[in-house]
Amino acid sequence: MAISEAEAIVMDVLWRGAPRSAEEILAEVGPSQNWQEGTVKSLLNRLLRKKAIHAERDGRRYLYTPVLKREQYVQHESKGLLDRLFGGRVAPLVAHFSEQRKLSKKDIAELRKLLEELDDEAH
Amino acid sequence: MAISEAEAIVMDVLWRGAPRSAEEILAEVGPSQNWQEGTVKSLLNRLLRKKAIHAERDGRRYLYTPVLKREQYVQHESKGLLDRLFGGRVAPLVAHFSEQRKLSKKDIAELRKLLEELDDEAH
DNA sequence: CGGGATCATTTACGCATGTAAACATTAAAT
DNA sequence: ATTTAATGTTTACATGCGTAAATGATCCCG
Repeated sequence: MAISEAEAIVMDVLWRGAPRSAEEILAEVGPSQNWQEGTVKSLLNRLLRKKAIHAERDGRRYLYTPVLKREQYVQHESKGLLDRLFGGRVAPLVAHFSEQRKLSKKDIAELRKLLEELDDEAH
Repeated sequence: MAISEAEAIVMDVLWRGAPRSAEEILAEVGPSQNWQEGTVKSLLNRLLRKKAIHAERDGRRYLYTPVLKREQYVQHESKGLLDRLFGGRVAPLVAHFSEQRKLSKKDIAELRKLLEELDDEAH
């Protein structure tokens, strides 16, 4: 089953550092998200059901740890978008951002470096 | 309001060519999607409510035309993903695909060309 | 031991989605 | 004019999501 957007926000906290308790997660995400405690608990339970995280008892509470790796999630989401909108090809996606003036100087420099490295790898 | 995945499939047909009748849309998308007529009708109505398409009468039926442009939609979706997963920066996204070996020869060539063009533009 | 405090678990609720069936309208054919 | 075929419009229904309140279980304090 797919991970929803709200759930992904919780995952993000756990990817940044785990294990964490529900309270810690709320503390980190509550302010910006304006979530109540119950909301975080629900999301955690749904993530458990989806086996995206794992919980281990720590005294009276639980500590949660990601099972799903961030890299897997990013991979899944990115590939989905790439396939749906760009025929699975990366260059058109970059071209799109380029047209949209969404390429910063830094992006361009990094892309250039990346391409050089690919060159080298091809010995 | 956002356009759902099923709705986007209908939009895709209209982006490929409009105006089209419900029947034509079904013919184009039904086989691969296994949708019934009612399904397409519902999706069209929701898209109308969301003002993503427009309908004009043509005898007994309607012909549907996109109002939302594909470019707008792509823009919205792409930016969403970029912001959520790559801190809004394009280079990390490309790096991700690179690590994932999702860059074809063709992609690389095109990216190289794109970067050259950006160079030129900066005169 | 009994009553808060602290967590977790269950239940709720409105809205969106995917998927359609049921119903209504209208134009065409008899 | 009545029936039928073609379309559109309304209603439905299960599931997921965002958001949380209600309830249950535990542990510590006095």
